[in-house]
Amino acid sequence: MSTAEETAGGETSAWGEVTPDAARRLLVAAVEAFAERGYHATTTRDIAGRAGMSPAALYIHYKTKEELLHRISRIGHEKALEILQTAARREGTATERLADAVSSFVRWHAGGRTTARVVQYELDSLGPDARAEILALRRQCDAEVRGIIEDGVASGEFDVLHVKGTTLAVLSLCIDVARWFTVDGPMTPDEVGALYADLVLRMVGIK
Amino acid sequence: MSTAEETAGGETSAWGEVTPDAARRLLVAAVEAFAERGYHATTTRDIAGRAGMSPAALYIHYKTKEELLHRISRIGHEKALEILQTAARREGTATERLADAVSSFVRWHAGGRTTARVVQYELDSLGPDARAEILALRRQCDAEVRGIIEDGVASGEFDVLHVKGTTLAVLSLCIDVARWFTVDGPMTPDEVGALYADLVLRMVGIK
DNA sequence: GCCGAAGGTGAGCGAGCGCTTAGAGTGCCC
DNA sequence: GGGCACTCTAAGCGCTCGCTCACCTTCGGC
Repeated sequence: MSTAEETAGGETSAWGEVTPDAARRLLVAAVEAFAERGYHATTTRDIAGRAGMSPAALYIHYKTKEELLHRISRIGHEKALEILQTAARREGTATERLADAVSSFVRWHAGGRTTARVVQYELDSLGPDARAEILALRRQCDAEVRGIIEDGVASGEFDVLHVKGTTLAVLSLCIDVARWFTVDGPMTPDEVGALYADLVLRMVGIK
Repeated sequence: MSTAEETAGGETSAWGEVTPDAARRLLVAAVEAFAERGYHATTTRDIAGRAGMSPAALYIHYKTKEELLHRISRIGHEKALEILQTAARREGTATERLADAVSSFVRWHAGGRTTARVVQYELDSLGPDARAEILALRRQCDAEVRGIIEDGVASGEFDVLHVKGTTLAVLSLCIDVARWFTVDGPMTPDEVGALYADLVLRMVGIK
């Protein structure tokens, strides 16, 4: 696995599956623009310009501007879910699996924060149908983390008063990394991942 | 002090200082609209309509749409800072002060989530000058929390590996409440406040 | 009872928006 | 080498945006 996704300009690693080439360039351009200015403040002319194309070219590959956001959201959420599932289903104690889940989930939000920002904060700009589809993926993410915590409680590794609320807090802590993290800051994605794994293990009252 | 700010429709408690009456109505209308749809997706016609006025009336009291966001942001951040300062400067151990700070800060983000959403998530829509002013207030919030944590470490109450990173995580956890909290959810603002105070005390390794 | 200031309206301007259309360039199959 | 599918562009349509302007109403002071 590649060790890091890059910040704006790179960060293309996750979009390899998108074809043809022009459609992928438009998608990457849209991710950068949405992350910088937000969905509603981004114009289709801006997206096309970043991809080196005329405004009309966008509509050959995507029906609407919203379809771009929808595609980005779905691919991003699928990636996030995959990260959590990989950690949740590996061998090991609940403690090890929770630490793994948090550190890799945080690394993704910090290293790929351009993508993560769009995925996590532009959800409300989707129409009802697309929004519902993405929310279903989000509930699956929630279930993966809750599962690990429940395992830890059952095995006696964790001491948690309120499983649902704690699950929410853990996910919330990880997701908010996309809001504040910057490459100019004092910490690397790996360092934030390690710190947060420690903090979360404390939150679940590991012995 | 009043126990709670209400959700959309109410939540006017904090805006008492804004005069004249029409200017306050416009400001409250703008908070609701920005929280629901975001700054860029909100039109001046929508704001004026919610306040029961014609679109032109907005420009008697505010120079631009951005000035509305600026005013809302400043008042909101001042309120947030005041909450943290009150908790940080009261009598008591670092443990008591941190628990107080977190629970009241979280209650504000949950109970007044309409306001808090705008304050915390629409910052990027401000111009450079206004943005810099708000960021200064934000750094003061950070300093208040870091101060309490440093006190706890000095007194031996807390066991923290990384003070700056932990401060960031604590604030991040509280702020993100504004993103996910809803009145239809299973928890009240008071319950979230109490749960989060407990989680944060665990994060700082209270003995 | 007249006046000026303050607060409000209806109509509408220029600009930029998302998106469409007519047609041009390019490569591939037969 | 002619036809066709695919990709892209220049031009621009219809609309809504933030904001302005000419004018109207209300009301306290004298």
